[in-house]
Parts: sequence; structure tokens; C-alpha cells
Amino acid sequence: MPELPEVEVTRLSFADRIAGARIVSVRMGKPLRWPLGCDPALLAGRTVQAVRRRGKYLLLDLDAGLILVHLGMSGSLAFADHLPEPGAHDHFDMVTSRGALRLNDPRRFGAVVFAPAQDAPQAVKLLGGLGVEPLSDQFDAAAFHAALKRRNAPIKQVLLAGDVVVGVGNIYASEALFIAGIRPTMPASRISRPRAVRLRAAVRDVLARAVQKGGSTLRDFSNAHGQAGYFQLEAMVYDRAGEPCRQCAAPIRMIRQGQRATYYCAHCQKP
DNA sequence: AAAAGCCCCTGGATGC
DNA sequence: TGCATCCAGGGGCTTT
Repeated sequence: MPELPEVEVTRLSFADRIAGARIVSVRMGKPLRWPLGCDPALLAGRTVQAVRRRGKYLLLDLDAGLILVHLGMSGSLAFADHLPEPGAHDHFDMVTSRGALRLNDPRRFGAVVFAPAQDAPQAVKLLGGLGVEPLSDQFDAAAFHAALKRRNAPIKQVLLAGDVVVGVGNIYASEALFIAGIRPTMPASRISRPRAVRLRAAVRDVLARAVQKGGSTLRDFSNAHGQAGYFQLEAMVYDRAGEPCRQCAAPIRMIRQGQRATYYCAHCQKP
């Protein structure tokens, strides 16, 4: 579920409040994608200094080490002064001096991993192969075009893979390609320079606007205060199969690429 | 190296 | 109402 906008909205909703907090206790529920990697009791007494984001990972910087949090498909974080008794899908609770952080994740594709340092094997393995941050100045048009030239897979799947540019998931890949007017099935290597420039701008535009709208809430996403997002109401193609294109009224098409649904307008998006 | 498939897991929607 | 089937914001791992 959560793509870059949802993860960033989550980060913004509690980063300031947790910064400087001392960890009182940590409780783990059912197993997540990977084990925590240390005894939870070992985290008590440490301080959460800041919350950063890298791709779809949240990084809680401690005074010693860091905690990587991934929301998977169905995860969401809550941060409150007091949390109710943990429910069946609450798999990580961290009580701090400034409030309690909780991960709720029904499908358990998410993860909470402790790494003793930035360059610890756990962190390197998970973050090492990630592409450039799309909203940063590092997302250079010429380099983006050059990277696409090296890939023959369909552009939609290259965006999703995350090794060229991070944070673009299934909703925003379809949306960005619509904005750029590019057919999702087009081999990345055949995208011209001007179209790569447009795609770069479209990715930045759609992600930034989604953050502004609080992300997309399709079924259960909410920020750390339980507030839903509204970007799904502005989607041009995602989940709109058969409905009229908002630009030309042609019916939106749905295809499957790598077991994931892709939505596009055959009239507005050229091969 | 790159690409394509396969899973991990639960719950909601749909169909008979 | 009950049960089977399909589908879902991700991504690491294995196989071609």
C-alpha cells in the first residue's frame, strides 16, 4: 500500500514529536517480514534523535544505531500519548518518554529491523541497492534518461523496481506515466530524451502533490494521527478501469504487468 | 546483468 | 448464510 507519499506523510506526522524521546520499552507481536535483529529490551534507554526516510523505508536514528521501519502493503503507524491494548495486528509497540509508536500491519509484509550502525549488514542489504530520491536534486534528468537507456523492460516495471528511482509504487507509476503521456508497456530503453525529461517531472509532480493531499487511502492507510489521505480522489487512471479518461473520455484500460494491475489511457498515452 | 516468477500473509469483495 | 476464488499501496529471493 504505502508508496513514497504515504511513508513521507507518516514521517511528517510524528517525526517532530518523537525527536529526542527516550525509549522506555519495546514490544513485538507476531513475526513480521524479518526479525528485529536484537533483543527488544536492548533498545530501552536509547534516544530517538530523528526520523528520516529513504525510499519507502523510515529510519529512526538512535543515539546508537537505527531502526528501519517498512510498512509493506498494509502497514500504518500510530503515535499517541497512550495507546489501547494491542490488537491482533499490532506487531510493534515502542513506548517512549514522549508518546508511543505502534505498527499495525494485518498482512505482515512490513518490517522493523534494528541495525547497530548505518553501514551494518542489515542496513546495507536493505538500503544499498536503492535508486535516487525522486524529490531530491539528485534526481537528474540526463542521468535518468541514461539509466532508462540501459533497461529493456517495460517502463512501468522499471519505475516499480526502485533501483533507478525509489518510492514509485503501483498507484503512482500509472499516474506518472499518464501525466507524461507514455504507454506503460514501452521498453524503457526506447524512451526519448524529451520524454524522459517529462517523465522525471511527472514523477516529481505526482509524488509531491500526493504528499500535499496526505497520500492515498484506498482501504486502510492513515498517518500517525489516524487521518486518511485524499489523493485517490484525484487519480487520473488508477483503479478507473472502464471509466472515462478525465482528459479525453476514452475508457481507461487495465492490463497486467508482472502480476500487478496497470491502468492507462490508450489515447492520451502513446507507445 | 537483467528480467520474469514466486512467494510471504490477511481480509474484503464477489460469485455460486 | 456459507464457502471458494480472486484481488490488494511491496519487494526480496530464486530461476532463467
